[in-house]
Amino acid sequence: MAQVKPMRADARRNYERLLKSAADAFAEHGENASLDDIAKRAGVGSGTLYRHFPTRQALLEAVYVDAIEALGDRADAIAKELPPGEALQEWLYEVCVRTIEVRGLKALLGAAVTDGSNAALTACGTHMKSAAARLVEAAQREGTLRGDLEPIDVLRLAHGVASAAELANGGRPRIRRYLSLLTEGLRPAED
Amino acid sequence: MAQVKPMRADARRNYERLLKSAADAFAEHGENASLDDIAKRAGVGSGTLYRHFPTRQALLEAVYVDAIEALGDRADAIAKELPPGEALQEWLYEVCVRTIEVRGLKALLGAAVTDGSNAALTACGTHMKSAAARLVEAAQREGTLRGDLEPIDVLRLAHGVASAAELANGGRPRIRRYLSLLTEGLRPAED
DNA sequence: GAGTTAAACGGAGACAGTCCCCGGTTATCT
DNA sequence: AGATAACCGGGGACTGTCTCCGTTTAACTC
Repeated sequence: MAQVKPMRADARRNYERLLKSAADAFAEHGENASLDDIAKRAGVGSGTLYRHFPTRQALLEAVYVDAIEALGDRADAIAKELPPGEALQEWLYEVCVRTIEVRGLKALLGAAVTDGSNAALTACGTHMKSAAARLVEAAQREGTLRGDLEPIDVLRLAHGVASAAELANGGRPRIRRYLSLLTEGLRPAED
Repeated sequence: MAQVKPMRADARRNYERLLKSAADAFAEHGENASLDDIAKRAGVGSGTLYRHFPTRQALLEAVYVDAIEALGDRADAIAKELPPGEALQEWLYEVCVRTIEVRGLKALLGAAVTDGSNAALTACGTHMKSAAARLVEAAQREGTLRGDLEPIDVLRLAHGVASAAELANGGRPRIRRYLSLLTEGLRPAED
């Protein structure tokens, strides 16, 4: 899985520089930041950028793998602190928050749960899906989550909640509300 | 509300032509179709396009006003055929279907329910919101919809459902499922 | 530490899209 | 028919994407 051949020193240096300025650029200008500009900031030619990262998606993924792995880890940390149903709810909340706040992450997470998406994204997708599966299955065993739900449906719906909340001014405060509406349903409470 | 001064004959002709080729182009290439190309297809210069429609949003809106008004009308038609709760569900279904299938409409409907969105979009937004309000309030009176929901929240959540369904291959078949999950909630059925 | 070589660099340039400007045209009114 | 204000249209500046290929350089050998 690791690099078959170690990269040449200059290649490695440029790779890291690109990653760093890409992170800055995406944070500053969103996921459509100019690629040539990213190369310029990193002090390399655009050819170098395109050699290391053939597509914008590839660069986006490289920049945000860490964030996605962190989300996977959070799933397990939360699972240790809360009962399954609440743990899932809380994890989905964090996923939505990141989706909205980390500019550029939304497209990536979206692609990760899209059918027939780019093979290069499978790593992220797998990571998210397996984290979701652990929480979903635990909640189902506990009986607080419908048994007929697939983890990927839950992830897609969370993505939808993030999209919905994003439409409201400020976004973030609406996440909890929309997420609980999703959990509880739109019908009147019966208790 | 109407044109204060009637348009000059040539201006009107170009306006209509642009609208027609824009509709074709958006349907064919999605909402990012080339504007210069649209002008070319319509047989006018790009200057003419930009004079009539200063921004892509403006053009998108002009192209889809009809579709949006049709959705508003559908709300009333459905309300006459079904009990309030089901009517809302059915209308949201149609909204989601259009959102996904009519390329270019998604951005517009999204902007229409976004806080602080462009003033030019207010017409569409108002139209959708009032249609939603009628159905939402009827369902609330009937007691099949939570009383603490604002129409705009319902629209945003529907937009979210459309986004979620879009991630699944083919999209459309998932709409009904995701919509009913939203209505019923993710907790196990109690009946 | 000089020589060799394959890997990596980088920026010029082809291409596509957006948007504005302004000389020329034309509908409309009298 | 002539005056005029509105409108047309395409040339061109600008920005962004992505590739190609002559040049540089790290890494390895002796």
